[in-house]
Amino acid sequence: MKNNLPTLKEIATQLNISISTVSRALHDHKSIGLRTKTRVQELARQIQYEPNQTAIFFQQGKTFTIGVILPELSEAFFSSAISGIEDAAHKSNYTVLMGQSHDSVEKEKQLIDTMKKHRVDGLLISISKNTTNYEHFEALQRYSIPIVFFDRIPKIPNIHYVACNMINGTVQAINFLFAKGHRIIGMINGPEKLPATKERLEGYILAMTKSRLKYDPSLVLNCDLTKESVCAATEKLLTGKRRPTAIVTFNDYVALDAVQQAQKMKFKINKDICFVSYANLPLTNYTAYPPLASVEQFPYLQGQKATETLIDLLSQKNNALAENGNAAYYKIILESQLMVHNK
Amino acid sequence: MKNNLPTLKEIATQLNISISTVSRALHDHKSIGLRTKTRVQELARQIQYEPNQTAIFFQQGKTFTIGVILPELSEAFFSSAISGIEDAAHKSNYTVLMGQSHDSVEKEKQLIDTMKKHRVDGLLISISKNTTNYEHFEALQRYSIPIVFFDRIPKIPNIHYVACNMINGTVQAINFLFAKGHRIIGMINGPEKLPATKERLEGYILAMTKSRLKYDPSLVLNCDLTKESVCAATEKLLTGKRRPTAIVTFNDYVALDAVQQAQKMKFKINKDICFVSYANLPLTNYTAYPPLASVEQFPYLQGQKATETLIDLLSQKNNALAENGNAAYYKIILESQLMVHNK
DNA sequence: ATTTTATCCGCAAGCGTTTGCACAATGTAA
DNA sequence: TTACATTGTGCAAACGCTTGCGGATAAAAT
Repeated sequence: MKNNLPTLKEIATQLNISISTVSRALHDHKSIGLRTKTRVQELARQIQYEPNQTAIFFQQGKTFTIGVILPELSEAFFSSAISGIEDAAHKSNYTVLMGQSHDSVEKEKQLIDTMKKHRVDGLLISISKNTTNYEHFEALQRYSIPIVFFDRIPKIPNIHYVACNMINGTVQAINFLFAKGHRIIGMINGPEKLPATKERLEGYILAMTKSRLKYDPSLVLNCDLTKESVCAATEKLLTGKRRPTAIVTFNDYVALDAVQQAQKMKFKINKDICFVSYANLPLTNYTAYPPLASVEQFPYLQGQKATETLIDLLSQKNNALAENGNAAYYKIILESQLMVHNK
Repeated sequence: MKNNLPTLKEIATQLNISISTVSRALHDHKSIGLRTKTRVQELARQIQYEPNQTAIFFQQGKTFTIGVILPELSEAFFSSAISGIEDAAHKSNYTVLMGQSHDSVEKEKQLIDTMKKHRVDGLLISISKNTTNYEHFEALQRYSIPIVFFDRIPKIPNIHYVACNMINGTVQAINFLFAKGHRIIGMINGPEKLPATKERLEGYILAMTKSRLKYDPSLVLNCDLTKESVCAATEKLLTGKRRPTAIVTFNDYVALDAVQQAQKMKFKINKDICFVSYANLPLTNYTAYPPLASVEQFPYLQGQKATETLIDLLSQKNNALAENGNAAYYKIILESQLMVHNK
């Protein structure tokens, strides 16, 4: 039951030439005569020779595999991102070794370990929600496995990353609401520590002050993304003394929960209260009251860009000009963009 | 910039013993004395030795990698399935090489080719919607790369597969509606050729006749899953001479489109017309009128089972008892189950 | 004292490829 | 004729690891 696949050696013995000649012939090496070249290629095709990649990987110390670690594939953002990753990877003949951390730090470490063992050439990571310690990433330096982070970026210096700037989109969202006549605009933001949360807040403050609406902190609430906390925040906003006529929510899921809560409180959606959100998920097409608009974060593009820069990094490494310590770090930032839903 | 990672050789020379002794010491081989064993392990830990897996893969002719080819990760079914796959794989120390066919036959072939090149130990495949030719699967025999199909199964004999039987769930769905008093029950089914479509129909007919409601073919319409065709089918059903009071739809997305269409036609959902569906997607929680119930197909479980049988197959292969041609084929069938949504 | 038996260890082959180097043969310029 | 490219080919090492086999040493049995 052995894998008796054809090897270079077989071709060589059958043709009575040396293995190296066969190898070179198949690679179209110039130093091989045309006659032997065709003879070899002919036979190779005939017996369906295919090089043993594992041997090549080993010999070249390169696997043409990139590892991807992300929190949760069932989130539309990430499943879209991985499509971008895959497409970009395949275009350069890389394959994708995938793993989900499910937002567990432990799992994340394990995954990094497996990826390391499998000698992936590079790594694409979107860190878990709970990761605060970054040693396991830094340990990879030793193996000279480059990492490109995307979307969820650790807060350490000297890393490559691709992210989407939420400030701009947030400003657009506020302006959109302002143009529609809203003057009291609330926000249900995400967990306080998340950079994503901070960026949204920053954009909010920026836009509000620019619009000469003063920034009222009581209109900005944090939630932990659970349905309960979203409902609580919604209720608090809608019963506060300054009742907003529009609310910007951390993402589409939050928006949907908030809508439900508002309805339960007998508010008329899009009349008494409007919602604008982030993510632009397709599912919002099916809901009774989708947010009026969503800030798009371009996950596919993020995945694609991240992969491209990683592959770029990898080819640089090959050119061995990485000797100098003045390594430059890629910081690629896409601009988010408000997508208004046509009703 | 070479990868100067520690190797067995280094340990060997530093300790003035042979490479083979080091290897055995690290594997706790009984023929190595306790003293040298500890010395070796000590040093190994100290210099952070880690075996070069690519070398091992090559040497052992095994990569501990399983390839997964599926149509579309952004479909909740598959992102859930891959979680099951991942979890089961990791449990047995396998990793997952992933690729999406996006329902393109060409892409599917390419992916199989890459997987083959990467010498995955085995393959998990859910075939693309458009695959009718199965040669590219059979070509894998030559490499003795076992395949386990899941959910979307090709119609060829002698394959391993894991699937979910829709008949039972469909019967449950019809019975559920019957119990609620519905007597005229329509169906918006999927593309005619799909096995999934046929199973649903079979269950429908079975349940209807068992309930002594005669099977009326004009109540069963096919659609190609696009919004337009769903709406057309819905309209046709709701304007037909025998107007159904309940409709079973091919999946939740179809249900949502159908609901929209019915609303547009001024039908009161859950009053004039009820919906029951398949898939049980979480998003239905957020919609105004989710289907009353959904037939669950247990994607996570399917993925898990498929992986387990594949790994089982792989270990059998190792035991080299595959000599005999009387190979048995795994046909694992899960039963679908109706999940009634609590309102 | 001699043979047997553990116990411990090293040699070397092999996995399939790539590639620097040397060598042979042929042709070309001095 | 001699020297020198040019072209075509093979040798052998290297990548890092596993493993069958045989050899050494020491302890135990005869």
